Order: sequence, then C-alpha cells, then structure tokens
Amino acid sequence: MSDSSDDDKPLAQARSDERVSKAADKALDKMAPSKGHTKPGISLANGPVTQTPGESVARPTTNGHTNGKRKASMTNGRGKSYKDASSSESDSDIPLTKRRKTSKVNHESSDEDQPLARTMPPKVTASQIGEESDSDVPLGQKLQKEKAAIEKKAEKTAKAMRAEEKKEATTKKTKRPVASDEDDDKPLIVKRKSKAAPARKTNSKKEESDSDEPLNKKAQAKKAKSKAVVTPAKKGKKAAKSEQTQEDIEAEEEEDGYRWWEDPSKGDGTKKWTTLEHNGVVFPPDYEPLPKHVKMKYDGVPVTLDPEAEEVAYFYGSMLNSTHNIENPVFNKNFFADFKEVLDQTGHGTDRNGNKVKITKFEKCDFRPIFEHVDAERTMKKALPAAEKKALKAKKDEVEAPFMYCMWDGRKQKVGNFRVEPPSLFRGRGEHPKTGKVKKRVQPEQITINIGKEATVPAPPEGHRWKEIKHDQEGTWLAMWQENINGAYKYVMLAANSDVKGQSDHKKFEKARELKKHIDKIRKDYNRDLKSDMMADRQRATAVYLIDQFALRAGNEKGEDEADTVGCCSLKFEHITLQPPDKVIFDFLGKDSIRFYDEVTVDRQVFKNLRLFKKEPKGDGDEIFDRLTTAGLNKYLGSYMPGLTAKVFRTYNASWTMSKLLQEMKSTGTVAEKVADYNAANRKVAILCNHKRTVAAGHAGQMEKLQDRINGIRYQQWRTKQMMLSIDPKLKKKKGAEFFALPKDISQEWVKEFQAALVEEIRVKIHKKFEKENEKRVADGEKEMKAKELEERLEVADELEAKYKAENKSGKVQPESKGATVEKMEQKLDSLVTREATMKTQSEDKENNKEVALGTSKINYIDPRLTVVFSKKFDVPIEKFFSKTLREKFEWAIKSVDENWEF
DNA sequence: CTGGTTTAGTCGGGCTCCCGTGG
DNA sequence: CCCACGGGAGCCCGACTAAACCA
Repeated sequence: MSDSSDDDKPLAQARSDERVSKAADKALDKMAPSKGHTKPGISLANGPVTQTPGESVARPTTNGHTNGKRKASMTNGRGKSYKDASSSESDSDIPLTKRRKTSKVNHESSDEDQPLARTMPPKVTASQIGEESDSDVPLGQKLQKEKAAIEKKAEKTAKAMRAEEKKEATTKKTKRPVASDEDDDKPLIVKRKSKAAPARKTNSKKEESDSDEPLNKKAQAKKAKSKAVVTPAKKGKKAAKSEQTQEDIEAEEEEDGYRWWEDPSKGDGTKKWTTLEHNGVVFPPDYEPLPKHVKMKYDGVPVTLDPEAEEVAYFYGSMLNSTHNIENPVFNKNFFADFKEVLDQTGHGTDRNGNKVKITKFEKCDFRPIFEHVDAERTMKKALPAAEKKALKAKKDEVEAPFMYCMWDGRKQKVGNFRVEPPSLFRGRGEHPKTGKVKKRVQPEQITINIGKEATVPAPPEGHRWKEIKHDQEGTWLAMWQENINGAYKYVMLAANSDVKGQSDHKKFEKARELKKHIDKIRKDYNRDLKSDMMADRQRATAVYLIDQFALRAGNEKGEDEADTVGCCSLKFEHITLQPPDKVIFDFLGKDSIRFYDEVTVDRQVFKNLRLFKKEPKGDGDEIFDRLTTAGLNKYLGSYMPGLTAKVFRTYNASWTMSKLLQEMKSTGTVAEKVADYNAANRKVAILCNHKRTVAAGHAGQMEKLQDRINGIRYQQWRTKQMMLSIDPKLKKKKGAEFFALPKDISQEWVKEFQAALVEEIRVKIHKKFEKENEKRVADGEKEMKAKELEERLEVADELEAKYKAENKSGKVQPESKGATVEKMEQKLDSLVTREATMKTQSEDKENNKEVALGTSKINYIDPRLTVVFSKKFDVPIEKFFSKTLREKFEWAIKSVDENWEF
C-alpha cells in the first residue's frame, strides 16, 4: 500500500501513531491485505463476520472425523454474542477457543454469535475503498510512509538510540521507527525503548497518553473488587477418614493421612516451610577412562587422549546413534570447538608410538570405536540376567536412599531430582546456537544448599565444600547451581507428589477456575478494545484475543543465544499470513521449536488489526505486537483478577474444554470404550495446546503393514462375494455388479503379491514344522523323514497356489466348504466387514495420533478432578487414566472430589 | 535481571499384548 | 480345546533436563 497522502496529514493525525484514527480503521477495512490478491473489501461488507469456520486444514493431526466432532460439540457451545454474554452466566462458560475449529456448518449461528459484527463499521463499497484507502491513511502511516523509504535507514538510527538507552543490543528486536513515533502513547504498556526516539517526533501528546489511563484505572478498581478465592471447606475429619479407607485400596504407602488440601493454613503465603532437613545431592560417578584398546581415531590413527579430553570424545562417541544431533552442523561445530579447547589444554593426543597427534579437523575424527564399545556395553548390560539387574538396582537404591526423601515441616517428602546433572553435550533443541557444547561437571563448590537453620548441613564430598548454605524459607528448593552453558539455574526440588507441589498445582487449577468468573468481562473488554484508538490497547486486546482463542503462549522476549522461537507477544511479521476476509494462518516455531501451524478464521476486527500491525514499513523480522510485552500484558490481566497471567488461559481453556467434552459424553459401552472416549477428549485438548511428539521411527512401516492387513480383509471379502456368486449367479443382478467388483484401489498386482505371500507363509510354516519334527526324531534316535515327506506336505501350499491361479484366470471363486450357502457367505462377509471397520478405525486413530502427545495436557493442563469425576461417574477405575506416579501426584484430586464436582 | 517454578519433548527400559507352539 | 510359555513388537512410563513463564 502506498500512501502518498502521508505527507499532508495534519498534525493531529501525525501524532496518531499511537492512536489509531477512525479513518485509519475504515481505510484498513477496505485496504487490500498485504498479500492481497483479492479485491479489497468487496465481498465481506455484509457477510457473516468473523469466526466463521475455517476448516483447519492445516493441522495434519486433526482428521476430518475429529474435526467433525469438534464442530458438533462447539456448535452448541456458542450461541450468544459476547455482548449478551456479559449478563449471562452460561455464556461465560464458553471458551472462545472452541470456536477455532468451527466449520462452515455454523455459518448462520456465527452471525449472531458475532456481536462484533454489529459494532463493525458500516460497509463500504468498492469504490469507496478505492479512494479511501489512500486518502485517509491514518495514523502512523503517514509518517511512516514518508519515512518509509528512509525508514530502513532511519530504523538503524532509531535503534542506535534505543540501544544507548538500553545497552543490551536489541538487535533482535528491530523496533520499527513507527514505534518511536508512537512512544508516548503507551502509558500502559511499557515498551521503553521507544522513549529514546522522542527526538524525531515531537510529542505534544502527553495528554493523549492520559486518555489511555482511564481504562486502566477502571481495571484497577476492579481488582479491588475481586473476591478472595474460596478455600475448600474442610470436610469433617470423620468423613475424610471413611473415604480414605475405601480408597486406600490402592495401597499407597499412606502416611499420616494428612490432607493439606483441607488445611486452610496451607497454600498461601510466601513462607514455604518452617523446618527443612535433607541430605543434599548425589553426584554422578567420576569419568572412567575407556579400556586401552578403545580409542578414537584421527585420520585413521588411534589416538590416546588425556582422560579429560577423552571424556569429551566419549560424550560424542556415545551418541552416534542420535543422528538427529550428530547430523546437526551447529551441534558438531560447537562440540568440536569445545573439544579442541580441552585438547589444547591437555596437549592433544598421541599415536601408539607416542608421537603427538594434533587434532584439528572434525572430519578426521572417527568416534566409532568409542561408540562400538559403548554400544557393546549397553547390550551386555541389557542381556544381564534379571537377578543381577535387580541386584544392581538394589545397590544403587541403597546408596541413593538417603537422598530420595527430605523432611519438610516434619513430614517425609520425596525429592524430585536429587541427582546432579552429569556432564554431557548440551542438547539444545531446535536451532539452538549453543547445542553441542560441553556441559561441564558440576563441582560441589558451585552448589548452594538450602536447608533449615536447625538441620544438619549435608557434608560435601571429601575435600570439597559447598558454595553456600542458605536458609531461604521462601524457596522450595533444596540445592541449586548454575549451569555453564546458558548460565541457567538448576534447582533440586521436591517430587511432583509432594505436598508443596501438590499445593501449587491445586492453586493453579483453582486460579483457572476463578478465571471463569472474569472471562466474560475480559472478553467483552478485549472485543471493545480491538477498536481502541490507542495502538497499545489495540495490540493488547488483539493479543489477549489470540491467547484466549487459540491457546497461544505468552511469548516472552528471547535472547540472541537461544533458539529463535516465539509466542503471542513475540510473534513476528512472517509468522502470520492474512487471507481476506478473515482468515489467518499461523506458522511459527513455539516452545521447544515445535511448529505451530493453524489456519483459523478470526473476528473481522482482529483481522483488520493484524493487518494494521503488519503494515509497512514492517517486514520480516519485525514484531507484530511492537507495543506489547508479556509483562505489560500480565499486568493488565492482573487487574481483572489477582494472579491472572497469560498462561492461566491455557490452563483454563484446556480444562474447560475437557470439562465440556466429558460432560457431553454418555459413555455407555465397555470400560475400554469409555477409556477410548476419554482419550479422545484428552486428544482434543492436546491438539488445542499443540502438544506434539515426533512420529515414531517405525510409524510409516507400521501403517503400511496395517493397510496390507486391511486390504487382505477386503480381498477376502471379495472372494467371499465371488463364492456367493458361484452358488447363485443370479445375485449379480440382484445386488449389482458394483457389489461384486474388486475395490478399485486394490490392483491385480497387489492381489498376486498378497496371494504369493499367503502361499509363502504356509510353505515356511510347513518347512519349519518339518525341520523341528526331524530334530526331534534325531534326538529320539529315530530316523529323519525323507524329503519326499516334505514335498507331500508342501502340496497343500501348491494347491492353494494353483487355486489362486485358477481364480485369477477365471475370475471366479468356488466355495471352500461343501455346505456353503449364500447365507453362510453373507455371514462370513459380515464378520469380515466388521473386522475391516475395526481395523480401519484403529489405523486411522494411529495415524491421527502419531504426532499428538497426550501426556503433557494430562499432567499439566487438565484439572485432575475432572478425570476423577469421570472415573467415578462412569465407574472406570482411575488406574485407567492415571499411572502410578500420576495417581500420587494427583492424590489431592482423587481424594477430594465426588462425582458432582464441576470445574 | 535474577531467580524460581511450571511446562515440555525425548529417550531408554520394561511391561503388555499378541501370536505361535507345545503339552 | 485349554493353558502355559517364549519371543517380539509396540506402547507406556518414568527419568531427565531443556525451555518456557513470570515476579
């Protein structure tokens, strides 16, 4: 979009950078999308707005089927408009998220759903569009444009300015000049950097910024109102007890039966403990040099290395099976740089004659001897008799026993990660710039111990001392150290089944539940603010919308030396593609460099906003929400409800979704079916949260096998039909030729192969049996059967082969049993059809599920009480849903709710 | 920003389930 | 025909630790 009009904008407008002028809005409305191949405006003027269903084409993980279900369930969910929602309780319950995958089917409803529609600016005609778009280029745009050309350069300057104010090289975040113009507008959101820029644009706007405030204040006021979270009433101790006995069948090592979740004194406050005793940490074993005959080769020559260097070589050598890392050039580069460093310090290596070998080229290093050795040891260990394995484990357990538990306020609690992380090569994920670097051995001198004042401080290893001893009662960690690669802190904390962890987990879900009470208002507000005059507000509203609707993460800023991943607030220009009228395609790498790809339909205003936020001079690499930070966003959210932050929306939407799905469920089938239903719901939540896993190595092969089996069944169906035909040729007319045809996707070749495979299978079996029998005979002193016998036995296979051949030739199949009747064949066909169906769903499930990870949502997002309720309501043992560790982790949930509990 | 806590995917081991075999 | 058993493929689970979020 070129706007010539820029120059002439009145001052008022000029400064509007921060403000979004109505004109701008309108103009945007019609402007062709950045990529727009479509004509502006046209179509949509009146069309149903927003949220119309887009198929979520993109998610490979979601199949039509699933989608369908989703849609169905959603449809009833939405009915009221946001506006109305304010008053109606029920509305509030509908997480917007659900709407994401709505399908076209919902069209009509979407209209009324869209309260927004009403608020939308009057429709514009095509002609209008034409003119307007240029003329009233609003806000910053004008400025921008003029600058546009120069911008790029200017940008640098601006950057420089900012840089000085914020010394850290903000290189990453190329702030648009625009930003600098708009600085003042954000009283609320503090993207400080811009402050530096004032020089260029005089901001006479101080007052303006004020205007922003009111809202804020309102919010603040609101905060005051917020009600205190209700602590669960404590049940009578008696009631509790009886409950317990029943449920203890589980045979947990039931301690004192203390139920912190019923203890009002727990859960709040910053002091986490009063007394704390523990035994510190377990260090990894020292490096054991490789046997003399195992050496890495350099340029084909085995070299002896100093143990310190050898250890690093060993790190690499032992992971040769991890092609994923080994084939990553960054990994190799980082590894080798660190390797060389150790080599330099230790004098490189020597050949068998003691001559020095200087290692300078990664390519000449051959770690395979090390790998082979390691691999051999692994397999040996695996092959160890069970008894020995057990003994080894017992021994290890014994050594570690003292570290496994601690005493926390006098209660025995399991420690989570009491083992200090052993040295290794850092496996940063995605395109982590530091992946492959050597993670050094942690020395006691680096470790800080946190422990009760009265407690005995665990003794550091012989000849060592701890870095520091603390008595921080506000921390929940027992020990801590800083890792050498990113300077990250590593903490030893309690296990997930501990009281503290349970308490905070409980608190987390209660917070999410509390969000229910505010969600209406929040949605109403952001829908209103989507049109705010203040750029910052508008961005914030849009961001909240995305977080709420699509379960995006907050998206904190990241540093240069981290993988380049993003979340909502850090989304960049290239991560969003706009397709008019209201379709948005997300494509970016999120946490753990997991790809987030989704094609969604959004509110029209959101669409316009995104287009605005992407306006030039922004381009690749520039942030979409340049006025927004996670801190600012969270601060805003906190005004609705104490503790409300972006991530709470994920918990809320996940649990809410699960809750709805489970409610709608009327599982009546077998336990297995109920479990399958539950898992299906779980899967939807996982998809919502974009929880993925890498597809198993053998997946494709497994699928192929499955398909072959299915086709085998279908082929047998065909044969059965042919048999029917042989019995009663008139059937062909009755049922139609189609019925008797071989499925089109099964080729003659496939049939032949399949037949051959069957025949071969039989042959192999006969052979095997024959040989075995002979072995036995020999053992018994009898004499072996002759080859002739084998041949005779093999005749069966030959006959089968001949039969197939004949069938192929004549195209007819004779019934295999004498008493075959059409009825019997029908029956057989039925069972084959059922088998096919079963297998097909199984296969589809497998395929759809191949890259969906259910665990993460189950462990972190779905309120466990929902699962407990389901378990009770449908009488399915909780073991079907929670593994042992999860049952321990969620003990508080398992023991605290009855089947009427609601999220 | 540092420091502390939650969320996340991977990996390897072992368990489960299925099948064929032999009694 | 039933059952125990062995073997193997897949799947589940827990351990591990990286990577988020957030005050």
